[in-house]
Amino acid sequence: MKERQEAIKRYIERKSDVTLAELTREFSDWSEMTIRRDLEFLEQRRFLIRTKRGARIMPTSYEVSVGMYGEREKRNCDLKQEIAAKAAALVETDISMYLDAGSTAMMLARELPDRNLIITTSAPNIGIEIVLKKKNPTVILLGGTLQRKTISTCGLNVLDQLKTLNIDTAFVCASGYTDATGFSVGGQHECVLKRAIIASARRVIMLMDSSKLNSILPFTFAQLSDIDTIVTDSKAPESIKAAFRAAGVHVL
Amino acid sequence: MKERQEAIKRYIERKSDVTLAELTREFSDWSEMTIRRDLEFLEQRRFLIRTKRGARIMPTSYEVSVGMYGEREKRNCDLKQEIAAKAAALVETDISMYLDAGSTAMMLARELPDRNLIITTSAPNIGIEIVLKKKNPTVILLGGTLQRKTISTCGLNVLDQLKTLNIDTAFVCASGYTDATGFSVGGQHECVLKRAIIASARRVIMLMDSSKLNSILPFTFAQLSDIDTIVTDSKAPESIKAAFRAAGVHVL
DNA sequence: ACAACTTTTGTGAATAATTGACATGGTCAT
DNA sequence: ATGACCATGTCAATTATTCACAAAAGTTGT
Repeated sequence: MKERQEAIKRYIERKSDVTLAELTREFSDWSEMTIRRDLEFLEQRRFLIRTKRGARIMPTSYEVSVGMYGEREKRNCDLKQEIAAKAAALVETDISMYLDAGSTAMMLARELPDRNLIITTSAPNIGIEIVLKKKNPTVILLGGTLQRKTISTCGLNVLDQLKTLNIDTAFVCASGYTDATGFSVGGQHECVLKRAIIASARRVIMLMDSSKLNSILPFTFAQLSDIDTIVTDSKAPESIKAAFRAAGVHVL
Repeated sequence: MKERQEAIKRYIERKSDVTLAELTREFSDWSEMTIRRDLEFLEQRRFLIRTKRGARIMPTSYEVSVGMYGEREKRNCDLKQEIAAKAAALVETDISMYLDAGSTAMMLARELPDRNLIITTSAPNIGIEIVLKKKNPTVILLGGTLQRKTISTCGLNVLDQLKTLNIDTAFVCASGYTDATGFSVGGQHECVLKRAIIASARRVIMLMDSSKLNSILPFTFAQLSDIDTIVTDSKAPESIKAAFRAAGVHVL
């Protein structure tokens, strides 16, 4: 496969859905026809499917998440992308890591290096994404009841499952944070799971885009003292970042 | 949503990928323009995406499986569809059932009634499919290592997980069968899982299309005496069906 | 280094698909 | 019955896609 085709593939993987016009703008060194042919090529290898109106998307479990919470996936896409890229840089080889459910975690999954990793997750769609796209990581799915809203599992016996699993680094997502309430989420089950993960992981890295700062959700699962690092985006107010640092948390 | 739109949706859900020409032929009572408008309508509700060349597909976890073992999903599609429809008729309300991994099981998942069911499965893509498309069933995913080839989990502690789970009816797929060797599959892990399921379920229903009869795979997981019912397609030779019946197995 | 050949890319015409404006016919409340 | 409203169909205008071929770039053997 050519350099250009790889680039187009990567571009579409990021954007998920692009128009031909967009691509010809992006890859203006080549003609529309060439890009068309590349798309045909990529379609044959099942990397994407061509849609009408020049637009096309690539179909994997991405669609699974989009299918349900649709717009949310795209909202703040750039912020999440930034966070995912920064977080991926923290991943070492041969690490045993936990990856949370959620769209930010999905983006991190895509940015992950294709190396020997043990990735435990409660999000089956993220697990599938990794297994389909990368050759080297081992994915361990936590079992339990599959939640409709979050597409993540939660089981009464999560604790048992975690008992024999030694997680080095846990990447955890939060839906809200305030100084007073700590990190919170909307679901009770998620809350229990995150707590268990945080308790057992050696290092906890929180992923949270700036839109979630200063909002409160029903269930608090962690305080600043529970985490080691927080990865956020460039729009996060300096004041909050300073407060994080003051609490001894690394901020990226 | 209109009757016709529902029908188009169902049709596309079955075929996964159709051309406009195909649809106008199928729904010849209406004009192309109407069908076009319906597709636009359905696209807006995220039931499908429109592709070029009039062709369109609907994107959910279907893609997940196709993405990987591609052609296999489509091979013998009609046979598997027939089996899935017959098997779905065996599902009662409020049942606790197990659904195996595999393309036949995926089709059964699509045919399942949207009722109160507890569905345990080792195939996360099937679980997601159910949860996204149906409102009522509860899906329980078995945890474990996610296998790249089969997109199913297998864990050392499956037995523990099954211990607290009472499965009434298990729908199990086999990749091969001969009188001498019984039901067999290609993977050792699958084999162990299937055995455990069969041992714990009250009723075992085997799903196997006729192309798999008289073929042998490395690992045998069951004999005729272990199962209650076998669902196969109309191309299955009468002689084998007779042998099944002679062994006290119901054949559908 | 050169010619012969293959592969890739660009161009524009030919073809096909999609859209949009408008006409028709049906339903329903007034 | 009348007009508003909706679903549907028709056809023309627009736009996208393909096809055929030429130009350019890269490959190979001498």
